[in-house]
Amino acid sequence: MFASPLCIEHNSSMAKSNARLPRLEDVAERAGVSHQTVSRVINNHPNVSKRTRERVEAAIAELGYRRNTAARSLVTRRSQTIGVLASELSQYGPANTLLGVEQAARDAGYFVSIAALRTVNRDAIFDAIRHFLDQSVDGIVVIVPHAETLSALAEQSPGVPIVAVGSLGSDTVSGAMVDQKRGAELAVAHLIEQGHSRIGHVAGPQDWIDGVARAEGWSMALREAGLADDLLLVGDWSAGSGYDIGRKLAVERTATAIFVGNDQMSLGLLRAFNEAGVRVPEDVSVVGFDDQPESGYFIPPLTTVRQDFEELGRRCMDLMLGAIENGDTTSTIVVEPELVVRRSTAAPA
Amino acid sequence: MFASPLCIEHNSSMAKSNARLPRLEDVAERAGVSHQTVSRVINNHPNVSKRTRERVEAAIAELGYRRNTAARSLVTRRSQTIGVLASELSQYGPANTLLGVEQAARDAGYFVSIAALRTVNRDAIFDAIRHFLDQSVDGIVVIVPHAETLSALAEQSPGVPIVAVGSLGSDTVSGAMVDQKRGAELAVAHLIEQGHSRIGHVAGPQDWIDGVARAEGWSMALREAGLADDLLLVGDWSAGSGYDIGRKLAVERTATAIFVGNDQMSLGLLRAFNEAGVRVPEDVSVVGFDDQPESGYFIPPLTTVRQDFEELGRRCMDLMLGAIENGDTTSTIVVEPELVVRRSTAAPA
DNA sequence: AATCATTTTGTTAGCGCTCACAATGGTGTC
DNA sequence: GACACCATTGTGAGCGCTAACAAAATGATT
Repeated sequence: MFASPLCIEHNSSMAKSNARLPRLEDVAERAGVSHQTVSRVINNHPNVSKRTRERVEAAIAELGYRRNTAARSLVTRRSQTIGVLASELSQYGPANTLLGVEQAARDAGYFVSIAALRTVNRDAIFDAIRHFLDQSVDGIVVIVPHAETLSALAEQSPGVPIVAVGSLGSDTVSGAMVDQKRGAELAVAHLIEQGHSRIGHVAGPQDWIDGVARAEGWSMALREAGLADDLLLVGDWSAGSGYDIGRKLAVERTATAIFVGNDQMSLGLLRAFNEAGVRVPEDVSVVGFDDQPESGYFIPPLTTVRQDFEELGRRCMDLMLGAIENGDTTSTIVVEPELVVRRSTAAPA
Repeated sequence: MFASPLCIEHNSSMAKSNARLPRLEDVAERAGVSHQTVSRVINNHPNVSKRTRERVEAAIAELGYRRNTAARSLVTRRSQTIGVLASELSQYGPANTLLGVEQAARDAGYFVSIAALRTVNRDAIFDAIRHFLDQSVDGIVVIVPHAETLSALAEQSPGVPIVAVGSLGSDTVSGAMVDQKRGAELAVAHLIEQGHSRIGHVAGPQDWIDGVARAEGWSMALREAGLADDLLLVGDWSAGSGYDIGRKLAVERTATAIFVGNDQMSLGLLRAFNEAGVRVPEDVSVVGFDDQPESGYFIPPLTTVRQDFEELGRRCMDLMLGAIENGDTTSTIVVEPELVVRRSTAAPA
């Protein structure tokens, strides 16, 4: 188990396969310098002469030396690891946010450790945070868009910076979010422009930050236009809930346009309307939210609000790096959404 | 930056906030034993008397002691970390496999580090493996279902166990996979049973293991039934490619049933048929593969082959633990898929 | 040439833990 | 009561690295 070969470097002079991995000391010996000088080279310290640096770098390459992270962490008290606490990772949004975080983190020389929450409650959150602290992560990115999460985080002070995705941040937690209200406004404005005046909303769960924000944006945009905001139905983000609500709406026919909280619920809604003989967009217009890759292939192709989740993730890491390196723990970043018009919206009959 | 408060334990006797974290030695002192005895307690060594163990555990609780992972790793040469190398994480399958891996790993006391591949090529793969080796992970789970990945892995011997998802494994790499051929057979058998005899296939990219396996399963099932396997079209897994192929098929109308390599391409196909006035299932039956949560809300609801990706991920960790603890590096696990019949299939007209 | 400031290099200690081994105590056996 | 035997506990070293300081080499200034 000890002394693994590790011949990933295509090192032609690879012979003593079951010797232990080279250490700083081995490199130093080979380059004819002290171990500390080698340490300076790998840490890019300024005060190393060019000649020495080159000799050391050559020795490092020849031996295929790689720094031992555990030893480094032990003395620096930094793990070069960011913990990502996530739920709903199988969903388009969170998954892509994670991708953005991972990319930015790896580019910045950090490792990314994840903990997925199956059920979101205080205990699970505390458990995951403890897990990360055991690993002594340098920071935690939270992709758990429940309002509850934020309050849970607020009452903790794990001693490392926290960046929460989808929140505005507080005095202890930085936040990065897509401007959900703006997105909802875009959607509603588009419908109003086309001449709709009865515009309903199928919202996401109201214990989700995004669910609330989109509903508020919808309501605000309507009121500003002097229209009624009384047709609000709440789903659970799933296509199934969109379908159930769609069946109801197909019977009632109280609105000529529906703004739906995400694309999956829109899919369910579209099918319910299709089954009931309600034509989209001739009878009812539908706008979604997210712009998943599939949304352009719904029947009909869905007008929706695009969010750049990867960008959001990358920006989170910007905040995180600022927090780790400069101690800025209270910044906020807002990413702008964009309306994508397809064929599920048209002027009312 | 040093000496963080870490008051996650709701430790009422929390006072000396900016003191450094308690060490083994501190616990030992408090419990009146040697540091080694404390080490024995936290590692569950058998030869510790009950009385001593209790005293030590009390001291641990009082001080809120948590073991320092870096120090432990330094001496054990184990990081308690599994690296997950993944691509296409925003897709349903890989994302859920990751979830399964994460759950099983955390349950087994491991940390999960991820590296996502944006583009799949040798360099990117080697890069990610190096990244993991820098972190000295104890094992690597590979969720990159390209044939190329396997050959890249085969020519490496990073010195840690590797489990590849979606492959049968080799002499150096363990594998865990869903029985794709069986899944294809289930789909084709269902169509044959309903009386179809001209059954086409929209395949995934042929440099993907799953793409090839499903196409082979389709072909084999048809030939065993004495039917022609000449209608094969290749997409790229996306809804867009399914749509393009669907438009062609809608014109040609050479088959009464189509087995599609995944649900997303099925979505595109369904829309193309819908646009062209080809009715599903009256004119053409369609079977998908994956059973994503949305598939039951397509128009019409999609008959498809369900794969339990989370289970697959969990089983991967079983293999990994076997490899780490017992050195079994060549096992294979196969998970069985299941046909889910919905309304996109019916007897031909 | 002597002095100082500055750059470059080396030396020592210790981060917190586990391992190997040594030492202690209690029990049973003859 | 002397011995072996086992269970339990303690001691010392060292994993590989970086931080702090000490020393040496270099250059600039008088």
